[in-house]
Amino acid sequence: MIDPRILREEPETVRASQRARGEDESIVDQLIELDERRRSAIARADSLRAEQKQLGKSIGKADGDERETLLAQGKDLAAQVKSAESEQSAAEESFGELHAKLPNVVHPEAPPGGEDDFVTLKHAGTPREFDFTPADHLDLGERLGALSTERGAKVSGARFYFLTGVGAQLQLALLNLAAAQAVENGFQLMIPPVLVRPEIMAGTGFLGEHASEVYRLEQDDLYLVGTSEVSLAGYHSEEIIDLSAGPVRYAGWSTCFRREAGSYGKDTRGIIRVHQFDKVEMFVFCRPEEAEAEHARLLAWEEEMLGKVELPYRVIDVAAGDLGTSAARKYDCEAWVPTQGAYREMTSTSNCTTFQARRLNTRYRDADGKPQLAATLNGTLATTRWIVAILENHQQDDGSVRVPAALRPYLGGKELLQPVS
RNA sequence: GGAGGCUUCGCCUAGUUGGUCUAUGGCGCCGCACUGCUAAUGCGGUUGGGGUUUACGCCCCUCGCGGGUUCGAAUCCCGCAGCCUCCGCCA
Repeated sequence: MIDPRILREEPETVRASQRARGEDESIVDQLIELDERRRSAIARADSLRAEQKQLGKSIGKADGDERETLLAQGKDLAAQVKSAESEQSAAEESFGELHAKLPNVVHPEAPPGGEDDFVTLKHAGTPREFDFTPADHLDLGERLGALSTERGAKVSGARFYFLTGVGAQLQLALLNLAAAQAVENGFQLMIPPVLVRPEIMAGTGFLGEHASEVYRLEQDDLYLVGTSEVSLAGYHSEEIIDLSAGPVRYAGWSTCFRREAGSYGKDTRGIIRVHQFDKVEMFVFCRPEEAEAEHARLLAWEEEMLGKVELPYRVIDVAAGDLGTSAARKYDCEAWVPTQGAYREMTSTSNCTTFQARRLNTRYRDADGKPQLAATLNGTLATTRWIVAILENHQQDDGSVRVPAALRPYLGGKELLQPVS
């Protein structure tokens, strides 16, 4: 949720943001109107309650006929208060409902437009020239005995897979490398719950437009997280945290679950797009004025990881229309996938400013000791999908795969993954 | 799955015959006074949110959450949640 004061004081900023996202800007005026209705309802109910309290006190002292008269007045007033209160809550509810639908105000420098309107910020490394026809990650993985999508489909359905043997080891190596880097940089490593309550899922902004992406356990009224961002954002909900020593940084290691609704036919081969994968995710709480600098640091840490696994990649400034509900700005790192001849998303870092914290009520005390809303940011350090890029980019003509030096210590020193068949 | 207990303003805590509860006291924290310094002591302040106001201020809500009874609820009633204890079941 955005600050209702911005709606009142700078409605044009919000309209411009909606235009950049390609979304309805009339919502701004509807909200302003509902806000006015809400505030006048509050004022009416407040003053009636004040009157009722005064009267209540005099009833306590009065007796005899006077008391009877006052009691009758009180009864009448109670009815008025009741109706004013129900109008107040109706007004608050209709404002709140629409308010919750309004996405975060985008950063003024984020490129406007849709998915294809991103701006490329940089390229790192160059796609490798192959003197043989490169195999795709599924063929490679099967030959290495590293993964099985067939068994995944048999046991769980489409978009499920087994990581087997060296594949499972490779994923653990990758995630351990990411976790170690995070810890070195002062992050607190966390293994969070992957089932969360509705208010936490809603608080992170995933129950709006993207609700159909989320697995729900109806019997228990819980949601499976699509990223540990959700659990970590909820970690400090309803709290006032200490940010006086700078940003508070967590690295969450978790399995992530996504329904991938509406992606039928896309990326059906291999493990590029799956219902369940593992990820190490950075998550930061900081003061709003620190958020932009922190966003740059998160991006740098993501690039450091991509460098360690020796992948060519580019960094893009994601266009406004392709931002999530909560993000004001987002940078993706996309690694080269040789058999697709394309860059594919490996990491994504978002600056959510105070949008999530406002819903989750996570605050800090400023220099004057006043509670203020914190900013939240997140960014990927490694996921199962990285295996795709690692296998394809480091393959050799005999079907073996070179292990990047940084991963070797986590694979018992192994330099090469060899085909088993 | 069943039974019982607990939940008060950062922490601990008083308050449960409904009305001066505008929530007690202590710790911690902040300010002031006193004082070679520190400590101790004394005085004052210290939940959070919202509405209104140029401002000072005024007002409303907040005793786990949501309803209800009543002119009036921390206090009575109902539902829910969290924590703890016990019983049952179980990897």
